[in-house]
Amino acid sequence: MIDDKVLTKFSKVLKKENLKLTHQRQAVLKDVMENRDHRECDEIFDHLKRDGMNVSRATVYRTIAILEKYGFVRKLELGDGRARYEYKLGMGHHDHMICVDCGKIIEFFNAEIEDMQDKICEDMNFKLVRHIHQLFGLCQTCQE
Amino acid sequence: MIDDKVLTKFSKVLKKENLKLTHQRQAVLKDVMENRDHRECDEIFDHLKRDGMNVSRATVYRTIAILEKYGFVRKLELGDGRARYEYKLGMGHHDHMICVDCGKIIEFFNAEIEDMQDKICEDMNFKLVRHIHQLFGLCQTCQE
DNA sequence: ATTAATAATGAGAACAATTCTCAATATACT
DNA sequence: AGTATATTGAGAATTGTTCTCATTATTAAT
Repeated sequence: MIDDKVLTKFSKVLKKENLKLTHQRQAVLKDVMENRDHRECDEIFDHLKRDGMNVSRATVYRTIAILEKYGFVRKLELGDGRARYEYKLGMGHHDHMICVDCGKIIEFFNAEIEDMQDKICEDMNFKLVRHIHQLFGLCQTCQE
Repeated sequence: MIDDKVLTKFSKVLKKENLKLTHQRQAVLKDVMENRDHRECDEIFDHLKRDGMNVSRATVYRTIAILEKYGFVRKLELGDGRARYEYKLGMGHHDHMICVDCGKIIEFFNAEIEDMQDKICEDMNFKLVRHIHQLFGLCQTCQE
């Protein structure tokens, strides 16, 4: 079920970095590809274990770090001390709304805001590398 | 040197919550007022100790939590696992640019972005409570 | 296919920021 | 001043994450 193109890209990345293509690394990649939500490392770990995969927490953390470095996943920090990861390859850029009541994460994208952001940085001679834009509040359901 | 209005407001808040106005709590408030940058609890703690104040790390954390809850300070999470705090009372709202090289924090504000944000939330029937907008990149100095 | 070189793994220890515990102390009503 | 009650400090506990290191798997060369 794992996309061949992605797997090929992953093995290239690993080769370039002198890393080996192990079962565990493939399993983590497969899991984040097939599970397109915003999960913590521990959730990924639990999911793999439940599927009978032989893997350790440490390996999940180590693999996720590689996947993040090479743009396969994006890391989300929501301020609760636990990092979430979402699959990113080929996905359009977006930011997040987070319901403070139920924890639901909604994605949004607004080109004008992105443009303004770039302009602000340009004006201040700041070379933008990445940004975080998170809106915390109550989702429709939780307002009732 | 502590502003009487702020101290009065603080004691009202404490009274309302059945909390007591202790030397330690006043010292923490005084320190964040007189030091208008973005500091970690441990920096505040060290600063107070260096000034000869008798205070514990735990009390600094506890007091900062009260100050945050009542809007005296704002908490910043920059993704490195350590929370920063900035004095907030009477300050205009702003967001942050963070230099990934030297760590410098620059404040910015853009009314149009704020408006768009509100509009997006309105359109999606999301009741906005607070937001984080952080731009990570290289400041002017670090580009040279 | 074997082998040899090298990297990866798992289990649990280590770590760092933060929170908690609880006996001793300070604060604030009366 | 006295009493009830909240606060404090010191260090233990907690939590997400990273590290250690002996054992195992992968890779490249033979």
